[in-house]
Amino acid sequence: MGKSEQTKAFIIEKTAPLFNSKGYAGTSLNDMTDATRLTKGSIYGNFANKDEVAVAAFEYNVNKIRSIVYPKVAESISAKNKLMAYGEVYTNPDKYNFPVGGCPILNTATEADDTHPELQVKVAGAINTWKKNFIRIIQEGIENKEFSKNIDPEQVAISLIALLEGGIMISKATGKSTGPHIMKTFRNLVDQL
Amino acid sequence: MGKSEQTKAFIIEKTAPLFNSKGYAGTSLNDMTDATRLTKGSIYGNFANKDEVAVAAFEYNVNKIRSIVYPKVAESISAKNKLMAYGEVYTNPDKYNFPVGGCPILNTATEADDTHPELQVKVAGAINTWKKNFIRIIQEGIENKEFSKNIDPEQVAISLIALLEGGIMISKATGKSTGPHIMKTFRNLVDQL
DNA sequence: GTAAAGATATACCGATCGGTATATTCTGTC
DNA sequence: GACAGAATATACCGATCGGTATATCTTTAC
Repeated sequence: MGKSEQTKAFIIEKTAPLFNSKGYAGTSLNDMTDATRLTKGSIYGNFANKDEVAVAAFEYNVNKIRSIVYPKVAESISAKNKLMAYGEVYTNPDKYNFPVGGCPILNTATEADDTHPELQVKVAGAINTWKKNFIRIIQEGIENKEFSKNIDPEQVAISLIALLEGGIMISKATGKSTGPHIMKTFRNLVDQL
Repeated sequence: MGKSEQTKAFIIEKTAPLFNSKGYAGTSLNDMTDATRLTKGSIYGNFANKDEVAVAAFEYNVNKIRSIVYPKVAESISAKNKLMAYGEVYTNPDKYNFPVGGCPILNTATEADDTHPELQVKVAGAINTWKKNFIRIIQEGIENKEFSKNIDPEQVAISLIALLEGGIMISKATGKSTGPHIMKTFRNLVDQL
């Protein structure tokens, strides 16, 4: 990793919590220089513009969650336990080191959907990847006779994602953990499969 | 209604879609004067600052949803149908005239939680009101023997809200309606009560 | 050790930000 | 129709916005 890549990674790492907390429009270049202790020139020597940093920060935050969830999924044997691994992480964000500011998909989706096409595409991609992962796990479960063949994998996938994301939203907005409640319903839904 | 109140109402009505689409930080005074065709002086003669307009716009948007949902709830007789009224509206935002920009609770929650304490309080209040409404309906259902007495009203309330809000988030982020899928799961959960 | 290249800092740009003091226009009263 | 008070518009403020041209410093290659 050359010096430049190192600095790029450093900038992303330091600004990712900013973008995830304050949003794209709410994060200024001053915020970025404060967080990195670098200057504008240094940041713009490594990125073309603010957008490029924001997109990179978003992907960094998404990957941070994946690096928590994917190993837990991999070590789970049954389809049910693979799904529960997602539920466990998303209903206990504080226990695992979730990105500062909460779920980047949720945060970025609500800001970008009407304002920032480039980020919106990234968010849509992240949701789609997640959905596909759920669908694959559910289909495996059906093939293993673990789940009923009468269920609609896409419907279940979307509903489980919605439940987890909505739970995080409520939790952050009210300051009260929704984890146990959401987890109970999540398990309820998975047990029906 | 005096002239001043009329103008205030006009400003709120015209800027509410802005704040709900572009967010608080993303909506500038220029955007506001463009949308209202009024001048800064005119806006600041009726509001102390941008925050005051944003808060009023948020409440306007929340009330817009309530004015859709509450009548539908009122005309429903069973507890189950009262809950389903919420599901029907939130899974078909385009059918009813939902606020431009989507659900203000979702939009404002994700922006304000780390940046705007005043709005955050308003959002928390709106979620709490919603939660209490659900809990009251569920408790009525329990008393009527319509629902089992073994359920946890708060858990159900939070989960249903999370499901609906998450569904809206996914729908707006991906550009694809999640309504039918979310509705199916919503009904599934209500049927279990 | 020196030159070239790469990376970072400095100093500045025009535009826009939220906000305000003042001027002008409108509206109701007598 | 003159006047007063309310409502709106104009013109401006300092600060900050995102971005850039240039200078300085660091590292690498020979």
